[in-house]
Amino acid sequence: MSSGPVAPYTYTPLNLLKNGTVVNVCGVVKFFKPPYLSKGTDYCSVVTIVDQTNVKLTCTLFSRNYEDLPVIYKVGDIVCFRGLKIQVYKNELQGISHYGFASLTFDGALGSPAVRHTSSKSFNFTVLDHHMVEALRAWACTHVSASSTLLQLSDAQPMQYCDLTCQLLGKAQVDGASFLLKVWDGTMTKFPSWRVCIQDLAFEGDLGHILRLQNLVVDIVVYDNHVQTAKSLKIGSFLRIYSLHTKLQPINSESMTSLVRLEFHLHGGTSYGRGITVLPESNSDVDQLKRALESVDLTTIQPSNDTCQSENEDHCLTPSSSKSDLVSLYEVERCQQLCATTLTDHHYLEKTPLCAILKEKAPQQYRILAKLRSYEPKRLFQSVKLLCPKCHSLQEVPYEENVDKILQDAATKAPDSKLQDTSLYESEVWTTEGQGGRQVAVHFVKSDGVLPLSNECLILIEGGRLCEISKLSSIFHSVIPVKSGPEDLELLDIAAPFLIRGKVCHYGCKQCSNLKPIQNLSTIPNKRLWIPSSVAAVLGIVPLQYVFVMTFTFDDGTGVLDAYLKDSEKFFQIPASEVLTDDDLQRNLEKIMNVICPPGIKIDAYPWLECLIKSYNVTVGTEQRICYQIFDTMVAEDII
DNA sequence: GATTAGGGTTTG
Repeated sequence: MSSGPVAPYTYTPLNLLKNGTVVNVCGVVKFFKPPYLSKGTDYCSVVTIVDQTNVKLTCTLFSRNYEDLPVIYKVGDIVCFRGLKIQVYKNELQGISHYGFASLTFDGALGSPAVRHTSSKSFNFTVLDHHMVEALRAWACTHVSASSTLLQLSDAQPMQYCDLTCQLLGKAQVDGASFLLKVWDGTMTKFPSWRVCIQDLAFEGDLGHILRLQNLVVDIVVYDNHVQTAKSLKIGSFLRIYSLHTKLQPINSESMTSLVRLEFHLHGGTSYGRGITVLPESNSDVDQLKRALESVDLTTIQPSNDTCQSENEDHCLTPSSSKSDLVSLYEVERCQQLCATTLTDHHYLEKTPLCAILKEKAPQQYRILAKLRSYEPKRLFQSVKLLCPKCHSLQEVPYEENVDKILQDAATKAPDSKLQDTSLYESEVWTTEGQGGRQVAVHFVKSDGVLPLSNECLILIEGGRLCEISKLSSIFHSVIPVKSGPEDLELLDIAAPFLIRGKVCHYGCKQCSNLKPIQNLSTIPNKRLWIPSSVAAVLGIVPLQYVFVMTFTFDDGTGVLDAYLKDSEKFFQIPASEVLTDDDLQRNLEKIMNVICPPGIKIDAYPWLECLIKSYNVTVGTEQRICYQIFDTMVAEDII
């Protein structure tokens, strides 16, 4: 092969490249730097590709025009280059754009349209190109791992570099070397994110809209060479920001309190492909992003106090001040007075250092000021248990599959027609199709002899599966699974829920319950409320309570002490009964834990927690131990 | 017409 013009439409495999030749190549993108303005006259892009020969080639591409460089959206895209000169640099072959260079790029996903997503004007697409792309796609799906750095804000962890796909909502030049972008992707970060002060800055964007979106909006500061790019971005456009740095920053104050904020920086330079590209509306990831943005329900966003916008001037620092002043301190005044937790009682107690508590006998009550060094379990949903208030036994929340098994077993027996339509309820019976003639009976409980509205109506169900009961519980006030007994309807096994209200299953204690006839429901005075505890009482059930059970390891510098948290909703202000079936509540819980025990930073920067703990004696075998439990304490409103 | 950058994280 000689240098000079190449025969059209032939591609050289990457293992057969020769120094000094000009070739056409095709490959899967392993790495790329989105086009940026070089220090010379041209735009530059660096792209590393690999093909079926498993040989990699790094290409340095220049063009006077931004559009003539390959516009690659992610690692795994497929590119075809024509007019690429091969030369040696640092003892390795490299590609460099030659006169007449042209490129074509494709989405790398198997089965995605064969239509190119970008190309140089001069690139003439042929059948051969199409075959090359299909072959590379097929090879890549088993040989090239997809980009792992693409993520959503809700998955952002501190101290990582990631590629973010988002929509631009606002922008402002901070100073000559830094520029603020306000963006969102429809998800919420698991850490409170920082707020750059925009007071005195020329801000472009709809602040009202941004305020309404609250903490779905994050601030990104881009530096140096990226300022120029940022200036040219249009509000509303869809962006991909590459190698965005997330950093958890402790916000320290003179007082005992410190909190953290998640910062987003796009540092200067182009290392690791740092840069910003505007994604076209036709991009499939934009399509997905748009759907996510449209489905955001603004009514479910928690109101936050941690925004620092122009209307909130007291908390803003001037942009002319240096370094951390860029960050508006989070409710500075309040932080200086408050801990991340507050006491709900016993304010008269003096604080006791942990070292002193560890020397004393139980039982006692203490007020402590300490940091949360660590906690268990780390997987927060594992902290939810069922507690019997009478015998104090703890048990796991039953798995849905096991509950469904009990219901299925009960459904093998047909409803007894003698037990239908009583003074307590009206009944309807259905026979399911294709399920061995399973019969489902629903008994609608009357209130003062008449049927109430469905959302006020308690129903008893025989023969229903869990999925059916779930549907009914979203329509009716509450559902009680029952079976036909010899004389009356009866509750199922005590391992099954005795009442389902909304998404929450209520269970009874095996040891302490003593089941009574269903007809006792008629003795409940107010048949519109159907409070689970009232229903339980007339049916002879001791209801189990949903509780968070966690071990907190406290450290106040004088000692380390493990204390149990056993709490249904007071501490986190999140009902333990609902957290398992509510993603938003789970996210809130995770966020609170990330604030009171922030990962990835030193304990010095953790916030202080003020807690009440009580000590008690426990005998394990022959050994006497002292345990500690948290009480009358809740996380501060600021961080909920 | 040569140069740019030549992958491998800022220190805000």
